[in-house]
Amino acid sequence: MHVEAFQRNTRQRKVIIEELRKVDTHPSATELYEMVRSRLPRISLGTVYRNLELLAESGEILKLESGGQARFDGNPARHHHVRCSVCGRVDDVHRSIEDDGLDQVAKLDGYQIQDYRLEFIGICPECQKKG
Amino acid sequence: MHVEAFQRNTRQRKVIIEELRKVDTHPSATELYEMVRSRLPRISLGTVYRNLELLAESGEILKLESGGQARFDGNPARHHHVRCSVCGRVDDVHRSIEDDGLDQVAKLDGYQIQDYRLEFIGICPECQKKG
DNA sequence: TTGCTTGCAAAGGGTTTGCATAGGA
DNA sequence: TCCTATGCAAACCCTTTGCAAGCAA
Repeated sequence: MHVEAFQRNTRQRKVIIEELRKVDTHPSATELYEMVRSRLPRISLGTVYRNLELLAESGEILKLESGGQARFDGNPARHHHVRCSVCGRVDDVHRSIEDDGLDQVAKLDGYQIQDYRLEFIGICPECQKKG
Repeated sequence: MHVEAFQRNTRQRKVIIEELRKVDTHPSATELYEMVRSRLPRISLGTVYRNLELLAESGEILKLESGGQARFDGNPARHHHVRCSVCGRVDDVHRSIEDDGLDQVAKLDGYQIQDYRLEFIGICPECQKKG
């Protein structure tokens, strides 16, 4: 994948990404910090934040920003998410909307679906002009 | 619409929703605070936050939470958004995915589309059990 | 008059950042 | 050795909250 952002492979970054890929719970930075600390007790929260930012930029992980604090997903392949409006947990949705249609996807996994949010990310006309 | 959350109709709330409905720029709480202040110079930022929260809960406005700070949308009807990855502006997408398909919708409005995020909101199996 | 809502200011929580040191290449 | 990445702690920013006063009903 894209690794241009990194000039050195540090032990911290290696452990951060390993721990993130072990789970499918979409941990927050603080949660991941605790997970990593069991292997690197002297790591700092700042280092976790810095690496998560770089990893997300380079496309190795996903940063999920809806709902207050950011959560991270070790699986960068396109897939969607369901967030529980009560407890805040985030689960994966592996079906594709293109194949199954929104209605079918929405009914999956035992969730009682209330709504969905679709957001495109791109470059607006003005920013395209500016280069 | 739903107004159960409100017990009194205050001048502050009235002006907040009026100012929000005047624009389609999805202002943040602070931006909206400045807009409202031109009409109510003594309003506090806390009041703006409190009312935006209530208005979003009652369904009168939309709270957009992706990308750091929250932005607000005075149009509560279902529609989607495009966010510029360079300048951060958020525009509306009024076409429906069901009618036009993801690919067509993504090409609209002059944006150079890089990606999209789809998130469902619902109640997870565990929280359903707990009532 | 009643008690919800406001203004004010302080506190809170997540995230970012400056700086000296450590350590990868 | 050279210079990026780290650890630490302070700073930041957005948002929430406690409390006394204000005001809608």
